[in-house]
Amino acid sequence: MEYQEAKDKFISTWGSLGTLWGINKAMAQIQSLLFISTKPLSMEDIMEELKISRGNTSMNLRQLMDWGIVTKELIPGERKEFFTTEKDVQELARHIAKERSRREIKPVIKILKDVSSIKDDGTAKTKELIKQTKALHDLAETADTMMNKIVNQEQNWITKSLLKLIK
Amino acid sequence: MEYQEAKDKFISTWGSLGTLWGINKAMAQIQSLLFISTKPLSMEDIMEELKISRGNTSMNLRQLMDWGIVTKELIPGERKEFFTTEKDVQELARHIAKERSRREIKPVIKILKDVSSIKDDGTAKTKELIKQTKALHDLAETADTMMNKIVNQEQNWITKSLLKLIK
DNA sequence: ATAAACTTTCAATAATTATTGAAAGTTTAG
DNA sequence: CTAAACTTTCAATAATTATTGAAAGTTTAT
Repeated sequence: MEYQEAKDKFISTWGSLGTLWGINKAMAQIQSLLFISTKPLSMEDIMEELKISRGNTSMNLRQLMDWGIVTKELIPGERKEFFTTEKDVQELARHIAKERSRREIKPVIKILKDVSSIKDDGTAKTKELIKQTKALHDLAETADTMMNKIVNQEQNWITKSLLKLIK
Repeated sequence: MEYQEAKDKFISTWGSLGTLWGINKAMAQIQSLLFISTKPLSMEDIMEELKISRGNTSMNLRQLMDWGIVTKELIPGERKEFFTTEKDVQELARHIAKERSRREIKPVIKILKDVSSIKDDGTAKTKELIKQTKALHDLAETADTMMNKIVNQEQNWITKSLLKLIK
């Protein structure tokens, strides 16, 4: 496999994987492109490489900046803006996990808590609803906490021993 | 909040969360409905409750069975088929994690491995591609392994001590 | 101040994905 | 065997989501 083929494969794979971590195709592809680029890229560069429109590029770059994984880079002497992505995978994972937790998981946990807190009127169906949503609430909260803790930790002793334990 | 409202809220929330674990709305809603039901439901029951067509119900039930989280239940004396979902949240999480790993994460890891194994021709861009996809590969593999280990474990001493450590 | 260089916005459109419903298929009771 | 009861399939359609491109907006150099 040659460079160009490998690059295209990486970008399209990572792009389609985007849905797995909750972002759309173009967004994921822009991030991939920046991730393997050796230098900051301009909007023009990105449009050109991915064959997408200016508007699409602009909107998706903004979203990536909202997620905190892409930043503007000012290049002295250049009029236009250049972009880079977080290059460290640990840091990248941290940002993504944090955003997903905040945007999607936490709100769901809140609703599960509300639903599982309804008044028990003694009927079987109410008891079942309470029991099951409570179980789901506890699971979601544990999973969310674990994910954040694991991903937020620098590679300190806790993480290292964790990895040893379960790998 | 009354039973009916709580129930509707749960089903629609869990339904829209479906995308987070990679399944579509109808599929997630059917699963939710079964999850809080005190008895197995027929296709008719599900159509009625969720106001969706027979075809849609049939297809999504099949997918849920493919995922291993819904099973057919034969009720003596009844002609039609009844359905139940896995009621234990741990077991549910196990099934979902296993399927997602198999269907989406493992194939991506494979591609990352391939891409990161291309021949180093000495150019900066090739070196960067190899370095970054390798880092991503290692991260994805670690995350996948951790997820599966955590979720597959019964609540044994390892899991318990893990939870104590990081909670 | 103004014009060129660049970015953002957003209504229109395209592409994708989900849903329907009726015909075809299957199973079971008599 | 065959008719009723039920399930599955799939082409048509609806709903949703992504993308375009051109007009409006902004910034900077002179």
